[in-house]
Amino acid sequence: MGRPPCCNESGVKKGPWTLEEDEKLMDYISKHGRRTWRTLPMHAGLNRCGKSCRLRWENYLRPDIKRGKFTEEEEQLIINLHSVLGNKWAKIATHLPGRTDNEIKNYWNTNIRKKLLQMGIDPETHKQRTDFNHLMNLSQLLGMSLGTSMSPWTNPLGLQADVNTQLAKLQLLQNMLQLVNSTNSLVNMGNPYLFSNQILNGTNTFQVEDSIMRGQECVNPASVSLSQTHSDSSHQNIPKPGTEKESETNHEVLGYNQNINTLLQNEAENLLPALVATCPKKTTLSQMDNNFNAAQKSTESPFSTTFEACEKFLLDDDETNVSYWKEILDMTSTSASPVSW
DNA sequence: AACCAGAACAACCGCCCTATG
DNA sequence: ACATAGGGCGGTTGTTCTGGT
Repeated sequence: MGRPPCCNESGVKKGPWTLEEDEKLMDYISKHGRRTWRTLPMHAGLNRCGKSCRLRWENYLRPDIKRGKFTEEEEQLIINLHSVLGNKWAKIATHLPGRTDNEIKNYWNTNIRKKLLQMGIDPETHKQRTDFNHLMNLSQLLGMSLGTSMSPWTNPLGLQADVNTQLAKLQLLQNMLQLVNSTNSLVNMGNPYLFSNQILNGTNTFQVEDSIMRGQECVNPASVSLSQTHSDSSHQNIPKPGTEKESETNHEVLGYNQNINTLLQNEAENLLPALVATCPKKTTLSQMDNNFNAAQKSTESPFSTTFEACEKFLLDDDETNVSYWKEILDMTSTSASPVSW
């Protein structure tokens, strides 16, 4: 069984298309439209296989293709659609008019994927990475921000920690908390991109996954109406129930929104605080500490004073602060597993 | 100016699904 | 029901571009 490759004929040209070939192909399609790709090259006078012609047309020559850089909106949309659809580039492309699946796939692999990785998010699962390799990466980032990569704890110029330092701290802190939190369900149930996004934005509002898709913002999800989140499917790119036949995408999006609900419910049930989202001030950090300690009362975490330390980490820039980080990072570099924490 | 490394992009490969005879 | 052609899709590779040294 199986099908032989369509382009096994010898003598068929491969490689980059020339202007002349493009013109021939465009000319033929404009006159005759798209017919069977297999016979098209012969009729169009092209020494190419039909498949190659199709790809060239679909990915490059088609008149409705939008060229140029992806906008932030498009990028967000791709991320969110990918979290629902996975590597279904063609499906994702149907939500981005003028963009081809190939273009989106390339953009994902060369840009978005890296960004997510840098933010500590697994681009495959869209979940926060909690492995120690990632923590070590953050450690290095933090080390570089604090001083040199070889000796991160000395800062001879006495420079104030910059924005990157703060970001690295926040993210490292977040990762540590996830490891400490044995239930660990808050972040892992949802798309932590938002968490990281929140950190990068430095805002105290919380943008829920589907809110991004709708271009809306809401407050901390603990106060978001779950039914509202669930029922609102008004985003332009999501098929509206009843307006189209019930599609696979519809099911996927529904499941997606249910995941969001689960995320929100889990957050409400777990007292793992939304670090940056709601707690930019010292007093709030203290409140977080109280909540966290209350939640952890029965489990005697070795990090019972974590939030006191957090306050120092986040609010101080002096050497004392650095020493706190050194301790933490020493732990991450010497620990064999989260259990040993 | 030359070289190199990494990023970005275009194109190909091979598998899979569907339509058709 | 089966075989096969046609086309679609995702993964991968190869080429070109760009920025740094």
